[in-house]
Amino acid sequence: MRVYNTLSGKKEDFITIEPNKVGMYVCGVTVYDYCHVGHARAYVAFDAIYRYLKYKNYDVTYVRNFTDVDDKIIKRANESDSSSKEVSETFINAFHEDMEKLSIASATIEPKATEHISDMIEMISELISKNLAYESDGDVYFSVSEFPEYGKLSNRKLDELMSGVRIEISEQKKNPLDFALWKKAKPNEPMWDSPWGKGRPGWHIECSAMSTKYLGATFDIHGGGKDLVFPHHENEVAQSEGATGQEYVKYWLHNGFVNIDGAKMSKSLGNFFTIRHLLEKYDPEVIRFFILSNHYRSPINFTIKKDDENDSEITFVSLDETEDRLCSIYETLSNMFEIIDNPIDDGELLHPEYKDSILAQFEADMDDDFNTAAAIGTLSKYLRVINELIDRPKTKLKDKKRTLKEIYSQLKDIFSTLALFESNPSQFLSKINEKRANELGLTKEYILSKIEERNSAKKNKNYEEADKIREELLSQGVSLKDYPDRVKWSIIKKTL
RNA sequence: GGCGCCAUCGCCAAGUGGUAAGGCAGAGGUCUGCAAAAUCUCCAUCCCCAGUUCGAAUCUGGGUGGCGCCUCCA
Repeated sequence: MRVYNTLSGKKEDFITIEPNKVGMYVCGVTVYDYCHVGHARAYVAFDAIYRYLKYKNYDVTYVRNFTDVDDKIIKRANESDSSSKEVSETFINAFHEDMEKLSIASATIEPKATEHISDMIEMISELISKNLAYESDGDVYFSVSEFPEYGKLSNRKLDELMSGVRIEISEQKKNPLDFALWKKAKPNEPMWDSPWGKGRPGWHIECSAMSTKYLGATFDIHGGGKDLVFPHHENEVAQSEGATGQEYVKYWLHNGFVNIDGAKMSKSLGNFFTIRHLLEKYDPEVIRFFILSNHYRSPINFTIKKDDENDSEITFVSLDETEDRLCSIYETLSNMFEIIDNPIDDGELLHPEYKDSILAQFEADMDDDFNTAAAIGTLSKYLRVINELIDRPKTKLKDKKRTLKEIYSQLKDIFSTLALFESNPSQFLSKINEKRANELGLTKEYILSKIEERNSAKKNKNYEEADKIREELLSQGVSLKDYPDRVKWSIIKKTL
């Protein structure tokens, strides 16, 4: 297995500290608001990584924290006339709800910063005793110039950073790049006792303290968004390696951003969408599928289209396309299950060459830096094999069944590792089609009655009338497919 | 200004030294009452220039064009 390590800027062989064990820490959210698509991207990406490591039989300890003490939470609490604790609890619950919808597995441990203040104080004290940090009027700062390797993760040099300082020069700091480990208490803020008086921790120290507590001084994987490389992760390295004297993390993994029409999604640009917003219009699986169709390190672009008349009517072109693709995959699976569920048995395996080869291919894709995009590409090839087999006119049903079962037994493992394509196909398809019909102002009943009408016309060989009805439906966005024993309908999206 | 990432078919997107996955769209065939779906066939030499190499989309240097970080941020 090879993974791209931000620290070296290269793909490296993945060798765990302890055989078959992985310690993995991913920076969680600051719980002051609902999660946006960027969070979805990050946690879906690391969820796939987590699941794949488990698929490879690693015993994974996955730690994902909650930052529940922070300026923004305090601000939000003050605005809403509630406490920081209430704000953070609200959004921790919202986080869990969103993650569950996106099929993101719970982490092994989900520690909260406020429950680890003493661990942080301990680490800060250690840093002070090693002269890597200093107290200044109730604040404590990390002394960047005392840590010679500062900058090694983000590939920056201290003097280069200095020349570009935009940070406000603080009287308290010896060096403008020094960052806060402990902040002196201000009125109306959560505070804890410490050797330096009442106060609260700085942001970076929580991840160092909690990761070390649960995973040890050195652990295998640390992940997060690309935007965390500097300063957050850089500072973590400095704190942790400064305090423990040992290497902090073996492999640093960072996911790429979410772009909206090519520009970074951010609050300041006003182009951000919450997960909840998207879930109003799309099945969570569509979002997950779209995210995993891109490699986790690449930027992922949401193409959107605004309604000419109504700016708030936004069409997510990328998601519509993904929804179409997902439907056609479920169509295939639905047809496949019909054959697999057939009671006939004792068929012959028609394609012994596929035995084990599907999973081997999947592993080859995923072993290369968790390339879910390539894995999904490979999957498409096998979906074609399945469709071809299903349609093959002269092949015995029992042989088809035997062969499909073999293929599916492998696909099943892939599906559960990606946490995709695990819904009931016919339920999924009717859910999507009914939703789409609804958006067009059509009801299922109307469509079914039209189909009935057409069926009787067809029975009487009145093809002219039957075609007329089909045309009429099509003009309304309903596409019909005739099968020997039934008619299936679906709604065509017109986003192209 | 410093550091870094990216540029692959009309669109989306893998590939990171051995001769271009996959999806959408498109063309033609099979199937179909006709369609649709499915399937089969076809459809790119990889931004530009120079270099290294038996061999480069892949490595090096130089351009050009995007983007990001350097301030809270997944």
